[in-house]
Amino acid sequence: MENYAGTMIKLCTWNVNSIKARLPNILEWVQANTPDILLLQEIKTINDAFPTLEFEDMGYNCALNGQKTYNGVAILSRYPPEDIITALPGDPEDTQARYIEAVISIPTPEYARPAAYVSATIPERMALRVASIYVPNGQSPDSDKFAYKMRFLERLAIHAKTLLEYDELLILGGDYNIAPADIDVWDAKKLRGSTCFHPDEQRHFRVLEQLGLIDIYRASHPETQAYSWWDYRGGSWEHNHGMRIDHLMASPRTADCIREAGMDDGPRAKSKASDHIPVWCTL
DNA sequence: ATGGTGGGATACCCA
Repeated sequence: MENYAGTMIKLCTWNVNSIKARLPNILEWVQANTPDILLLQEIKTINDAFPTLEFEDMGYNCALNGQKTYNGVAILSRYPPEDIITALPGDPEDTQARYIEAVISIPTPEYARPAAYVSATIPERMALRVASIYVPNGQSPDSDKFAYKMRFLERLAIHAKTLLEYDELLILGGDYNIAPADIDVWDAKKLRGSTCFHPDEQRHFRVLEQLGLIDIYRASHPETQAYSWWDYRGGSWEHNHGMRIDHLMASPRTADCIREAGMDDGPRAKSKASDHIPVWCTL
C-alpha cells in the first residue's frame, strides 16, 4: 500500500435497512470512509423519495432501483454509472426491486495493468461492472419464499455466467442471505439447516464459486471468524451472535486486483444502526 | 421457551 502511487478504488456493499431511518449514520460513515462506489440494499423507498441531493453534494452519482415499503437497491458512484440494468433476467413476473447493475469506467487498477513485455500500451481506464443485489431472505426452508430464493439464486448464477464472459472487471456485491461455511456463523451446530445457513443455499453459493466468482473477504482473510449481520432480537450484537451473509463476489481477474478487504462493525454499535455492516475492498 | 427488535406501513407484513 505505501508503495502505491496510482489511483485506488474503494468499493463497499451495505444493507442499510431503510435509507431514511439510516441517513445520518450512512452520511457519517461515507464521509469518514470515502468509498468510490457504494452498493446499497434495502433502501425501502421509491426512487423519488431517495435522498439523491445529499449524496450528489458528496460527489456521488445515484443509480436507483427503489420500491415502496420493501427491498430497493442502489449504486452510488463517484464515477458515472452507465448501462444501468434494474432487473435480474429470467423472470419477467418478478416485481421485487432486488437487483441493479451498471458499468463504471475507473482508472486502471495497478494490478490490472498488462506487463510491459506483453503490451506496449497501458489503458488509462477500464470498465468495472458492478451489481448491488438483495437476495431474498427465504423466511423458512419450507416456505414459498424459500423456493423464490432458490429460483433467484439460480437466475443469478445464469446471469453471472454471462457477465463473466465479458472483457471487464466484475464485482457482484450485496446481501446474499447465505453464510457460506461453518466459520461464517456464531454456532454452526445450532444453525445448520436454518435460513441463511441451509445446505441448499450453500449449494447455490458453491455454484457461483465454481463459475469463477471469488468471495473477496474470505480470500483475504482465510481464517477469520467475522460477521456482517446481527439480528436486532435477543441481544445478538451484545453476544456476538452474528452471520457473514453480505459478500463481494469478484471475477478472477478482479480478485487479482484486490489490495485489502474488510468489514467495518463500527456502525453496528451506533444508535439507530442497521442490522448489517459495510463490507468493503480496495482495488 | 415458538419469544425477541426494528423497519415501514396500517398487512395476521418483512427481516
